[in-house]
Amino acid sequence: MRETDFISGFAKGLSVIEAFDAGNSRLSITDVSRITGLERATARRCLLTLSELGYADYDGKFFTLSPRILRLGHSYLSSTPLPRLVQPFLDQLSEKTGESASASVLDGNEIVYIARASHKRVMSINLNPGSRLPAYCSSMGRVLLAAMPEDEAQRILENSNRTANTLTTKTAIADLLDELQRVRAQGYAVIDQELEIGLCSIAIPVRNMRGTTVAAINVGTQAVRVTIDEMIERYLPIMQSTRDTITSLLV
Amino acid sequence: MRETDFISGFAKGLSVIEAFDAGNSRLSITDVSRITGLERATARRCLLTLSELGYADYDGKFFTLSPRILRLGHSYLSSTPLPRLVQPFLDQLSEKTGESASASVLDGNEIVYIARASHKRVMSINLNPGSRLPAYCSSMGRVLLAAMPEDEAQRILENSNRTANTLTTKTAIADLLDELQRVRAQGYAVIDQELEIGLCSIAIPVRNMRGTTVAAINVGTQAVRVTIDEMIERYLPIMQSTRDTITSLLV
DNA sequence: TGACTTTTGTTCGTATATCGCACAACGTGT
DNA sequence: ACACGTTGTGCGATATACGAACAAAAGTCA
Repeated sequence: MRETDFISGFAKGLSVIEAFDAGNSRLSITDVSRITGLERATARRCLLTLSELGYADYDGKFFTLSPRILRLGHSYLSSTPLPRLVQPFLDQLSEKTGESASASVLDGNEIVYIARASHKRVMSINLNPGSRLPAYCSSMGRVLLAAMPEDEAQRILENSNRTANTLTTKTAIADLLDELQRVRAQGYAVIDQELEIGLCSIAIPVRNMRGTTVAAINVGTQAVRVTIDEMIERYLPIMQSTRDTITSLLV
Repeated sequence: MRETDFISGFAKGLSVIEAFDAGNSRLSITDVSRITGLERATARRCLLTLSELGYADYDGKFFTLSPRILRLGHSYLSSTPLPRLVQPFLDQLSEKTGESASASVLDGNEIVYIARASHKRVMSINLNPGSRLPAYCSSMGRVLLAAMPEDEAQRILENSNRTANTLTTKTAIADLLDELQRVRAQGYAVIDQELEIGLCSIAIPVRNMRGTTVAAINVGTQAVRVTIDEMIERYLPIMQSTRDTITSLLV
């Protein structure tokens, strides 16, 4: 790609949108300039553009994102076939297991939920399509990392901020690589309260007909309700049969 | 705003993202140029920029959005206090009523879901935060339209593509304005299979302490399970009490 | 309160990057 | 080989970004 094929104004604008997050809902021009590293004048122009287009609101002092921004993320969910394809199967899976079922793909160090059938709230945080979790300590993350070349997976693990969320969280690269090896061999990943105390989940890869892993699906539950072994015994076969149906629909 | 405070390259880039939707997941440069009305050279630069930043993938012929795009919409959901604030109350509401509960705001002619506790699939389409429905034929849409000045609501109704989804769908402006009047008077809106056959819902406005309507919440169910009157009798009081709690938390 | 400092927002001229057009190159199917 | 549709490129005209200077608030302290 040539230098001139890159629209830096567009890139800067996108970085301004991403400047808004959990702790930053109301931002002044200076705030945005600090967060993004853009010149104040440039940040201001990006913000005014967003506001002019209805993607942001401006009260003369602070900017906030407006719900119109959701169109952008929704472009992905509605245009990509996979989320729409897997949703009904997740509904079935959730129905049959009596637990929450989800599908996700990898984006950098994180898994991104692309569809979900939530049965009952089991986690402290709420998960929806678009939600993100670190890959290294989630069952679907392990499955997706296991599906890629080992050196690439290792690079991602090294770039991850590997926090020990609980006492059982694996954080050492060597341990995680071992675990990936195991996941590859057995064809599924199990997380036993590594992300949050009381939370267990099991995930398997979804491959297309060519054998490329395109997503992961999982079933999550509360540790008190079922043991890991029961989870493998009861849920894994149902998940695999669901997965096979999905695969048969993927080119 | 001055002419020079508007970054047209940014605006064009955003329109390129929105070009991707349900029927358009894999787009060539020419496709995007046709859909957006941009010059081919410009569309190409926008797409290459998206791809360079990891927001899109390019196979040399077609562009597809990548899950990274979801960060943009998620900026809104995670940064805006309202969605995070209402979620636990929707969970409670869903628990108490045994039905799905949602919250939404208005964006143009459409309502946008900002949070949802889905109990069991009742609709043919799947709803998530970010999902959109036409305002004129949804219970939350009616409530939100009723909360605004009548002439503005009328303008929105006139700009809406008012399709008769079912035999009971109100589509005439006069009927809809009458209905808004009723909603204003009684403080809630009821939809009896106007959006989809077999689907009923009831919605009420959520106001902040200053009395401004900031969102709507609803409970939706299958028509066979409960009559409209039962819905009003059983769900409305619970919804109102939930709403009052939410209001007390809003500045 | 009032003078001073610090921070924030806005404006402006200029260097530079982007736009849109016209043309070239490529690929595909007849 | 030809016509057609699509993608890539060079160039002049134009719009944008930068940095600094200016204006306006917002603190700060006696």
